[in-house]
Formats: sequence, structure tokens, C-alpha cells
Amino acid sequence: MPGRSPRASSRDAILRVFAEHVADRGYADTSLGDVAAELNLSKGTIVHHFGNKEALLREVHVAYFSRRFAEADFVHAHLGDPVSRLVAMIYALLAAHRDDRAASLACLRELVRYFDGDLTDYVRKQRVRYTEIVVDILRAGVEQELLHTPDPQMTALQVFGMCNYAWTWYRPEGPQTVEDIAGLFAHNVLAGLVPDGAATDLDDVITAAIETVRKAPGRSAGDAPTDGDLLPTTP
Amino acid sequence: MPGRSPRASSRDAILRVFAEHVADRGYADTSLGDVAAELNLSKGTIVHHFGNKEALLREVHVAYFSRRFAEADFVHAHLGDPVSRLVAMIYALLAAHRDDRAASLACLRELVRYFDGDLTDYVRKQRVRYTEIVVDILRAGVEQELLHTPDPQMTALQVFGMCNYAWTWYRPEGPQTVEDIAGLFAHNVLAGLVPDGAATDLDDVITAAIETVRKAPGRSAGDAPTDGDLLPTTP
DNA sequence: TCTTGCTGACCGTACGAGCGGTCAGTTAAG
DNA sequence: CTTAACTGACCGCTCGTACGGTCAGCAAGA
Repeated sequence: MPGRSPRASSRDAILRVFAEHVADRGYADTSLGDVAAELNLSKGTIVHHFGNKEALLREVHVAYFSRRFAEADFVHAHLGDPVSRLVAMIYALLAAHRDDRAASLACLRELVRYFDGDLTDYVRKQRVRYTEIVVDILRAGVEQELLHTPDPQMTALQVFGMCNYAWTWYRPEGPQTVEDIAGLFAHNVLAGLVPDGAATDLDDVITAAIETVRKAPGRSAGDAPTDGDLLPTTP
Repeated sequence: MPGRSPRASSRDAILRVFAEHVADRGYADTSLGDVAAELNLSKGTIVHHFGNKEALLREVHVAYFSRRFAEADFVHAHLGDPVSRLVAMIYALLAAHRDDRAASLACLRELVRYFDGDLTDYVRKQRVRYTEIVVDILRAGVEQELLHTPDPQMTALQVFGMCNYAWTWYRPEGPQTVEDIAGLFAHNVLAGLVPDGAATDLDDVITAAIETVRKAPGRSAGDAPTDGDLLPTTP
């Protein structure tokens, strides 16, 4: 590598371990001392390389987004029709949980309100930019009458949700492969859960169901409905 | 109220403010001192009432789950068919972001790995129990041939994802009402994004798209593909 | 009625641990 | 000699928690 550093440095290793710690402890509970200890380094070394803790997370974010955008470019270059592109984005997002675990977790956990000013803006912009990619795919699909949705923006958020929330439950050692999961998710999203035969008027059913729950009592905080002994007061 | 406390206490207020702080700062960045100050109380008072910080979050969790289960019971009691019930659960989950904001955010942010032993187990069990409710709805729908999915468990997680991830983007003052959003999400999930007319073989398209991305280069951490100047090194 | 004793909400201070960050100095490669 | 990775002692600060103490309300005995 003729590019950058004349002498080998622990930069990359620090970034890697830091991302892992943030991924499974959270940013606030990640200690630079712990990261340094795991690498047999001094805390001062980390500061020497990155300046401060926040800069570390910033680099993790930048690298993560960089990878996601490259991925999106690949999808755009290799797949033409909107349906395929949408499926590919779903798969890419899910696969990141397996292939880019630490950074994905770190970035998904620490989405909001951790920094003032600069990084918040940066992260928000990158997220908007990424969202726009999927929105454009959906819009193109609607124009070509290959997809149907009244609100591509909202639908994109729906797709992101089902994929990104996987950080909550996905485990690489689980029974299903990422390809299985992506296939199922994509199928559900594209074909829907209601079989073609059953032709009830969905919109009426939806409106009625929402209206029913809208009147349910005591869903906000303040009153625990049953005060059920779900957990002993003194464990 | 002849029931519990003979003298007025700040318990509920403490719980309320604490949940709000956790909701928009995170658990680790929530300081008992700040909470106390906001209520013009002493830090010692909080400890007097709850014992320690973790117990506070535990109470927030218990109350939150209690409300969600009561809600699910309501849905079960007032709606018969699986499709309506599924829609209702989607709406309930989304509405909680508006009507039970602080607790929802607090519980969704601090899902994992924050406590050892007792609370982790408790939270995990409640989540499994809640998931099972939606899985049962899906299974019933499949049996009655009103719904179609090869994997109700996975599909339930998909539904949870799209709803719960709303904590990332939903703002009460936004242009769309929760009812609008729930209606759109439910419609997309039930009817699918591909219009009835377009009858390409979805499964082939899905498999092909996934296979294409599977071979994309450098999606894991380690190499930033372009090193694009996304953010200046010194902001 | 006065008094005594108890309960529980609440205060204020103090402490110890752990954190991010600083800095003068050491080491070794080019 | 210059440069940069790296060390290790150190500082200041914040936070959770412990603890002794105050005071209002209430119940019962005299």
C-alpha cells in the first residue's frame, strides 16, 4: 500500500474494535480505555489518531454510508427494472447485518441526538440521500406501472423499517439465511399477504379496524390498566 | 382512592420525566440529577422511591408492556377476523408512537444488552409473548385462507420492524396522521406493491436480484470503496 | 386535649469509581 | 535529524449511590 501511512498504524484496528463495542454496548457505554486495552494499546494512542471519541463514531458512520452508497451504485448499474432494484436494496440492507455487522449496529443504534451540530447534520443528510434512492426506485416503478403505491416516500420508510429493525432479532447463527429472509420479505412486500382469490374490499376493512382501536381506552401513559403482577417489585 | 398511598408522592412524576429523558437522550445519557432538578427534587428522593437507576427503567418497561398487552386484548375482544386484527395491531403499534411517546421510545431504544440477568430475561419474555400474539393472528389467517405467508414468525418480525422503526422518523407534527400512515402500511402489507394486472413470476425476479447483489464487491467493513470526501476530516 | 411515637417523603452532602482528554516524554523507522 | 506512533501518569469532571438528618401527618394513650 503506497498510499497513506509510512509506518504501520493501529488506526483500522481501533476503528474496528470501537465499532464492535458500540454495536453491542452503545456509544455512551463504550469506553476508550476498554477499546485500547483490547488492542494492547494506550488510551492516549486512540486520542492521538482520532482526536476525540466523537470523531471515532463519525468515521464509523462515514465508512458505513460509503459502503451502502457503493452498494446502491452497484445495484443501479447491474439491474434495470424497478422491481429488481427494490428487491436488491432489501437484500443489501439485510445482508449488511451479516456482512457489515458492527458498523450496521453502531449506525442504527446511534441514529439520533448524540451529537450537536456537525455530525447530526451529516448523518441526517446521508440518510435522506439514501432514502431518496429507494424513493426514486419506487417512483420509477409507479411510472412504469410495475409498482403501485400512493406514497413512495412513506413506503420507502416502511421498507427501511422492516429491514433495519432486523438488528433487533437477526442472529447470523439463526436457522434462516439472509437470502431466505430477504426472499420472504421481498415476496410479502411485492405480492402482499392477502391471496389473489380473496377479493374483499381491503380499504373498508382497514378503515374499520383502525376506527375500532382508535376508541380503545387508556393506551397512553399514566394508568397501568391492570397493574398485573408481571414482575415482582423486589426481584 | 383508599388503595395505596396515604400521602401524595412524586413517584409518578419522576417516572414520567425519567421516561422522557431516556426517550430523547438514551438511558446511559440520562442523569438522575437532571431528572431531579427538572422536578425540583433532590437526587436522594429518587433513590428513596426506586432504589436505583435500573429499577426506574424496569418500571417504565413493565408499564409499557402492560399497556400494549391490554391493547392487544382489546383488539382480540372487539375484532374477529385475522385481517382486521392484523390491521389493528399495526395501527396500535404506530399509534403508541404518538399516544405513548416517551415510553415507546424508551423501550424501543434500550432494547438490548443494558442489564444483566433479571430485566433482560423479563424484557425478552415480554417481547416473545407479544410477538406470539401477531404470529397467532397470522397463523389463523393462513388457516382460514384469508392470508398467505410461508413463515408467520418471520412475517410478524417484518410487521414489527416497519411499525417500530417509526421511532426513527415519526414526528407528531408531521404532515401525515398516524391513521394515514397505518392505513398505507396496512394496505401495502395486505395488497402488496405489485398491481394485480402485472403478472410476472415474482419469485424468479426475486431470486435473480438477490443473486446479483450477492456477488457485489467490498460490502463488508475494511475497505471504503471510494474514500469519497463525504465529510471533511476536520470540521 | 395534649403528647408521644412512628412512618415516609424529602433534603444535602459526601464519596468513590470511571470517564474523556492532556501532555511530556520515549522509541524507532526513514 | 525528523517524524510519527505510542506510552503512562495525571487532571477535572460527572454520575450513581450511601447516609444522616428534617419535618409533616397521623394514630393512640393519658
